[in-house]
Amino acid sequence: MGNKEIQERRMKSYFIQATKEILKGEGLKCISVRNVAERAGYSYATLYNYFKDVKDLIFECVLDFQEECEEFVKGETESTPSGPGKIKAIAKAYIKYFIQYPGIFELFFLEKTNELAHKQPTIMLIYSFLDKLSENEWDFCIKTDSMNAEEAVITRDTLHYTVIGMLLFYLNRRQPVTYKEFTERVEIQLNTILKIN
Amino acid sequence: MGNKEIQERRMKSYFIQATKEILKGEGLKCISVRNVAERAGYSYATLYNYFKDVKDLIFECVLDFQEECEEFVKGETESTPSGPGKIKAIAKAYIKYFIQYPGIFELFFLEKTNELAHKQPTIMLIYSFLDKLSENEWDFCIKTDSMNAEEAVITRDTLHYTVIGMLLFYLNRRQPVTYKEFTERVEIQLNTILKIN
DNA sequence: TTAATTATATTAACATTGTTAAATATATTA
DNA sequence: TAATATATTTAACAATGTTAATATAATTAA
Repeated sequence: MGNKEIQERRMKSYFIQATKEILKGEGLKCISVRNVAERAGYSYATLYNYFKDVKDLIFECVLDFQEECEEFVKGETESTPSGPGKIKAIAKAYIKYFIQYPGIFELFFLEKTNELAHKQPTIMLIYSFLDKLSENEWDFCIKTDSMNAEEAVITRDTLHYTVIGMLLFYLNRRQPVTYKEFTERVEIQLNTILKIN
Repeated sequence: MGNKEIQERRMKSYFIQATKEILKGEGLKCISVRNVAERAGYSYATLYNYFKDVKDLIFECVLDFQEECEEFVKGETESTPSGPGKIKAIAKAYIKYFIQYPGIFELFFLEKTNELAHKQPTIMLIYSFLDKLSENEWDFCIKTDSMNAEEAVITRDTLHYTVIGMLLFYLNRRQPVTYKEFTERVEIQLNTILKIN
């Protein structure tokens, strides 16, 4: 990798770092070109030497957040033994991460993309992220006969859609109102979908 | 109702009508105060005599769209006999409506509200809308013993969250890519959740 | 080492947003 | 008809994303 690339990557990282901080702190609505650039220590126009537009910039954060989320989920679930219970634990940790950083949920699922073409790989990554996190566990359940292979795919989707639906309603529509109610409902939904108890 | 109220309601309706047209046509991103006012035949500042802000305006459209959606769902499902199959038909019609008007989906589930307090009734309405549409059918299923009463509540939630999750991914993240794939997946999910076949 | 050239960063500017204050037109009342 | 109240519009502001022109820094050639 030439000096050019190193320097460019470094410059990009300054803006990305600033964007990530704002996203985790104040949230997506506080992201602005001037805001990010100021925090990165550059003029707002400099940003356009490294990113096509502001959407480009914020979607470059996705990968970093996914890695962070993956680490978080692993940390929260490493002591849980394999099986449906582990899939449940993974889903709960996944939910916990987005509850902690609503701005990242917005970025992953709500934020609109201009031109879909260029960001399609990122979008695809977001879509399959929960599946990736629990991939091995589904395989385990199928192998140990606690699940049917065909049904597993459907159940995996139900789980995914339900988790995102619950997060959307709670984070965006305050429904249910309290966090306690929310976690209780999460518990019930996960148990039912995964046929636990 | 005094003349004052009649006139004010009429004025509001002009702006609301314009907003609804833009929402159904060009979508939420094309809503702007100037855009709406121009279509309504007034200056942009006039709007502020009748609405606190632009969020207020667009959330006043919710009720009208719900009525429209309700009519649509009824029309699409009136010939379907009661039972789980009818709940499925209602869910499919509900989905169909939002596929037809993605801007209304955005307004209902994605658009952020400033001050939650004032709009809480509207938000509540959105949240319970699908339940309201299929309320009688759930009761029917419980009465005819095709469903357990406690389980029904949970299943109803699973269905709701899954439907919104599927719509979110398809409309906002083009996942799955084709409409055909989407409808196939809808079919599978609804059948599984409602234990049809 | 210095001059010319290239690359990078900044300032200025533009168009578009939502919103408010001042000014103007319209309707109502005395 | 004159005075007052109400309704509407124009002008203006601040914030947004983005681009063009300018200034600065780095690199290369002599």
